[in-house]
Amino acid sequence: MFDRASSDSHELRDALSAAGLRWTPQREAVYNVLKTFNPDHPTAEQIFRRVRRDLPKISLATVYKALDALEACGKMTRLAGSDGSARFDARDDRHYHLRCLRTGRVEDLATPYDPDLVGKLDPGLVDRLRDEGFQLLGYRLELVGYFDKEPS
Amino acid sequence: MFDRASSDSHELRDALSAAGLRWTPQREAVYNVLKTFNPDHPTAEQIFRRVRRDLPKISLATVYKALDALEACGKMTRLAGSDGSARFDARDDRHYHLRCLRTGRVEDLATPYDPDLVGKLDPGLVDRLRDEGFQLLGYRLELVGYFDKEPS
DNA sequence: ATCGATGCAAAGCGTTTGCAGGGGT
DNA sequence: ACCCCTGCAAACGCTTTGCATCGAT
Repeated sequence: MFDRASSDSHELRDALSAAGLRWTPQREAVYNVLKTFNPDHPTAEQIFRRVRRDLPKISLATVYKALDALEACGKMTRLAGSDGSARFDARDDRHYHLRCLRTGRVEDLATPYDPDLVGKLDPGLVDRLRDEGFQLLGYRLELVGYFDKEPS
Repeated sequence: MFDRASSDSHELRDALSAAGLRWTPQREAVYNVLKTFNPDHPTAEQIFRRVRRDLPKISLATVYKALDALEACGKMTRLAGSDGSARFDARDDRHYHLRCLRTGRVEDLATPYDPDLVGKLDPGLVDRLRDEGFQLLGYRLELVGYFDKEPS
């Protein structure tokens, strides 16, 4: 517990090196921003502004490259923003999202992830997909709608 | 049945004018491409190339504006592509999608849409969301994975 | 010494906008 | 006559790339 930050760091080192990538302070800083502000699912620009407080010399290009590295080593996933800009999610457990159609804001949902939702929806679907040449890895569920009012 | 094309056309006219928008041959042509090639969920560029066969003088900007109009009048929805480019879906019934993580290819799923999936997942969630100021309009479910081989 | 990572600037790509001309209501 | 729509070109925003330099192994 008291060692949480450094054990996270080792996790990140290991994941990066397992993917043939190197650990760097920039990647660590980007990862820390994602872990700390994860519920916000920040955009690359927001991550850039946050991480600049720790590493004032970091460039936006490096943030993008760090995000690629984090995605490649499985520590982060990318959410498509309908508005064009991507959002990032470093939670390591599967979960659902709530998306505002007006602002693009994305939040995590507390509802626990059901590993067999697809099976419940259509028993046999997974097998049929496999037979048709589709290797199912998982699913994404998004609840869409409007927030009555936005936070300040 | 034999009147399908023209009744589609009237539907489109009505939907557009209900939204305060005008019917134009360009919008009709874009809509027809979407209806005809819908399972492919084409990108704007692909729609542009298709529709050019009928209207050689159409511009890409007009295609984008037509897509905005079709979305605004409810005849089409926009799918976010993780690669940045959007894909479009003119099916008028709710349904699920299959997405290839490698190529971005999107297909429709035959499995019927369950209007109460959210309620089954977490009874009371809809009410809780409403209390927290979120007006739920619907949900999106995507099965993600890899196609073993791509079609020629 | 090698090889990947950084940071800067420039390019790339999908999409949007400004604007003059055109057409339906 | 009005106002929306088209088509062209230019602008835009997010993301990627080229390249010289840096740093770790």
